[in-house]
Amino acid sequence: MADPDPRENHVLDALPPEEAARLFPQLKLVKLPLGASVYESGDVQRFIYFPTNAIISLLYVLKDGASAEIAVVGNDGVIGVSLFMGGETTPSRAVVQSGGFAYKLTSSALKDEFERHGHMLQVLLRYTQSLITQMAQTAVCNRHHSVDQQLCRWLLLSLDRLPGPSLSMTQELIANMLGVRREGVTTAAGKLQRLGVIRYSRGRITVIDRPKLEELSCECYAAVKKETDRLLPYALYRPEVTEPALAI
Amino acid sequence: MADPDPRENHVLDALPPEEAARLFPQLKLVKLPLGASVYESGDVQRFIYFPTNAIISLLYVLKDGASAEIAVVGNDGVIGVSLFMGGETTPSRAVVQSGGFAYKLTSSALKDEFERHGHMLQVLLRYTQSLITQMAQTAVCNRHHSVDQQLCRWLLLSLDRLPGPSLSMTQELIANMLGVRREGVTTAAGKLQRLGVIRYSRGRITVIDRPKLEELSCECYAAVKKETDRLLPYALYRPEVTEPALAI
DNA sequence: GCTCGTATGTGCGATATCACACTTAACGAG
DNA sequence: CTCGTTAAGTGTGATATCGCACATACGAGC
Repeated sequence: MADPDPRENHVLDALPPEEAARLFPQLKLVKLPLGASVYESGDVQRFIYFPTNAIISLLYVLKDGASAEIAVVGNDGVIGVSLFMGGETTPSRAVVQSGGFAYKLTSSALKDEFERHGHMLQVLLRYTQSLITQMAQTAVCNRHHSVDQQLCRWLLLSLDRLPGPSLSMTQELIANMLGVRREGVTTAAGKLQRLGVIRYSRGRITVIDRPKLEELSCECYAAVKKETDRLLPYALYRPEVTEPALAI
Repeated sequence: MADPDPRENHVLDALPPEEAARLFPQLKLVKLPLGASVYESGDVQRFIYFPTNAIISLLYVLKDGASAEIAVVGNDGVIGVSLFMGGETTPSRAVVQSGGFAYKLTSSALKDEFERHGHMLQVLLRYTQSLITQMAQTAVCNRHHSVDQQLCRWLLLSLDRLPGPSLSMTQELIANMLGVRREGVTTAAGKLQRLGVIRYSRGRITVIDRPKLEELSCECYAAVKKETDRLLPYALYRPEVTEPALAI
């Protein structure tokens, strides 16, 4: 099987050709199996990961073991922002929510690239701002919206990062992500199934009526999507694209 | 009255002498009165603000008017991270929670400084990472902790950014920040007063027993404080300080 | 001192989520 | 085909927060 194109990752795809040319040879493809941890809270991060078809959840775990997802990252972004933000570690953990592949780059290769003062840092920072937006929206959503609405939001966020309309995920795991009880997810998912929006059985969820799902979701999904699209439009810094949509 | 020292702001204070020397003359002191808005959702940001004794809340407002605070910024940080993250706007609003002063710098002066490739960007990015931590912790706190605990956390976060033990703030406003009902804050504050931890009347709250307050707070306060201290230790990039605590 | 606006206190029913216990159902391994 | 494991469904009572209505209390200004 041929390796996936690094350009499947939107951050890598945003780079101008000459930067891509010198960076892509240094990328190493890695498999990220379902359930694997990319980093744990407090780990010194040595690599930055650019997912192609994998989806990773950023989770925050409390002392008593309770947790909540603060963001979802797929081929739209990168894992390991603390590498370039300067902290080297973060208090969150990154868990593979949907198995797949990612390209990784060593910390030192990334720093070498920054030394050249190209566009890499700018692209990464713009992505980080969209990540901040997602986290802020999650905070408000946790406060004000029902489990039903949040499940819709969560399904949509995952769906956007997958090729097809179905995902492998038990209700138990979804409950962990949302920071609610498993029974709450069962109830919410039951409603969606009765409405004909999704179908599921034993860890496989298929979305049948996506427009309806968007309708039932809280505004948080659309808000995050809008801001993400604004901050990282397709091929941001690639000159051949006629509308750069940006004055740098 | 003499102008406050820019070094009251921890970010400015972290800069090495030569960078401070060329940057400080360009700072302009501005008064930030209680209740003022520093920026609204979607505003193009033209200045970055370095608070000295003012405290600013970053709020996220939903369509129906419900809101929640996602972070608090005082002399430990800056307002306007989207200026250097590249987004130019953000979907949040910044409201002055405690009146005071801040130094502001124009977007172009900041960009000129970045061109010199000194430490400014690094300091700002490290601060931004601590802001991310605060937002993530807020998201989890909103999900898992009681109003009582969150009130303690909020009081501590504000207290750390004030010179004295008392703050001007009605329960109504606190409720808006936390995204809960005013009555919930009344009840929680009543408990704290009965325990002798705080005293309050008509918009003035005085903390009497801070250790007890920390004890009653959820772990979120300590977690944020620890990470903030780690990311922005006093005088991070000032060479005269013997322990830089950092290998850049 | 009186008055009025605002801050705070309280009570009560509605609702959502939780915690726990248990049942039912699907699938895979032998 | 059967058994064991795991996913999903259900029921009940406890708790927290909400939404609303109203009572009280403080303090600035006349």
